[in-house]
Amino acid sequence: MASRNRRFKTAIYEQFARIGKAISNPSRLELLDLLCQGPRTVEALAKEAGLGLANTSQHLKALREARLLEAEKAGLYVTYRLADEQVCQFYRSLRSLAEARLAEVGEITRRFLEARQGLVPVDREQLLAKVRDGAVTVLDVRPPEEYAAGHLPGALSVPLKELERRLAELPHDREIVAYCRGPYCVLAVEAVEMLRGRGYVAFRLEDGVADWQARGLPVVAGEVH
Amino acid sequence: MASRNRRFKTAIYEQFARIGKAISNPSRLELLDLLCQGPRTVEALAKEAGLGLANTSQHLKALREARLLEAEKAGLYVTYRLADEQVCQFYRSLRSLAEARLAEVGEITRRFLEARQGLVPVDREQLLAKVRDGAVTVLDVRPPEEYAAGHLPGALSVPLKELERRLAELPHDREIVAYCRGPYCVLAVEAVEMLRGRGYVAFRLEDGVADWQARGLPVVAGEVH
DNA sequence: TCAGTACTTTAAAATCTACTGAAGTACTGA
DNA sequence: TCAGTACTTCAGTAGATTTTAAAGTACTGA
Repeated sequence: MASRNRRFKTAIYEQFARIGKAISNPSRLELLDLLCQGPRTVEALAKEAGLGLANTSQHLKALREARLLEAEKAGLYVTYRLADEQVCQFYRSLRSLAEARLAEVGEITRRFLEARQGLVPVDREQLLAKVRDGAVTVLDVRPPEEYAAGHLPGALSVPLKELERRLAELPHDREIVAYCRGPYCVLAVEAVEMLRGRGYVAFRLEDGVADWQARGLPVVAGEVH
Repeated sequence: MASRNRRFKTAIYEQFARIGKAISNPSRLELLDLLCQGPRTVEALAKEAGLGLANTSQHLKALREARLLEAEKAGLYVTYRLADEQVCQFYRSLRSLAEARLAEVGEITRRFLEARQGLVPVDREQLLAKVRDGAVTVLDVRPPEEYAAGHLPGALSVPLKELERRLAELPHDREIVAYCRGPYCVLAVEAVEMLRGRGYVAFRLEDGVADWQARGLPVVAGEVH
């Protein structure tokens, strides 16, 4: 009887550990983070995460076997996506636990930003208020597919790669707020550095779309206008 | 420049993976679950989880290195506890993701309860309403230390081991609701089986104290009255 | 039908993990 | 001071994981 209880518990915790194992590897976490932005093909994920193709495929398989992802084949391409919105929520709760408990996370981030001539974070609430009021030009510097999958209302899609040659579109007399995938994505950091170099008053919003949404704020989907 | 970005991302995801690795093992998850009920010594944890002492100590060390636990030495005993309330929340969100995504969890639970002559779950809301209204006798069948660390208001502490010889304390003319550590703890299952065998009308509340608390409902701490 | 593309699978090496028993440490009470 | 207790650390082994290159599969368009 006691041993039947033990078998039950062991079986249950083994199931829970399937999810734990899935998120126990840095590369898989990066893939999960990317997929929180929207669906992607294997190649796109591999390139973005700096991994080999075979390796990426195997990590995606592991995530799919933990039921965190779903895959869909269309022609030559296999598109992976989160199996459920709850997966992104869970990833965000892991991230926030790591931020709260692991001093190293803050330390690494601080050092990285310092090395980039003091891109000090601005008061978040104040920035968010400006964004909400439309008092600033909001730039989504992610690739266009991610913008299409969901973006902040009123945000302009200017992927980092195009920013330099599309500077003319940006008014010089308004502050600019750039955002990307979240606090550990560097696209907005680079955008702000570049804009400041050109004389703009530019800030970085640390939140990504998923964070914005998690705060219960509106998110718009659709192509570039 | 691009390689500095890569190093930053790698370093960050490695940190996140520390937490993932900590929860990637069934035994560590069971220990975490137990510690959600309150602080424990190494021996108590080893015994409850059915692990060797050296093994338990090493798992606890791993959890502590991921900053999920804290340890305090008092005399001969080392008491481990959650480093933060957020750790329990995170564990609960892992559990709920596993329940939502892994059909096996429901399947294993269903089979286990079926084998125990159909301890079918009762409508949860209805049960919770009765508990809140005090229309039933509520039994906390966990060990007394866990009751002391926090219990449902109005609950009687009757550890499973004492239940048989303390039956006289239970009114025959009222329904009884027993709870323990949560949906995958078997103490309440055994209590209800026993009570039904003695002619009581008894039900099992799947929620544990942490779940109750997570619903924003009151929890009381303190010794047995 | 055939070359080319996107992806998956296999195989093998290097590295990590989990568990056990034995030894070691730190504290208590006699 | 000494035996005993609670816990940690060490060493060794069995097994799992991660990564790479190479082979295999499934689809497209010519």
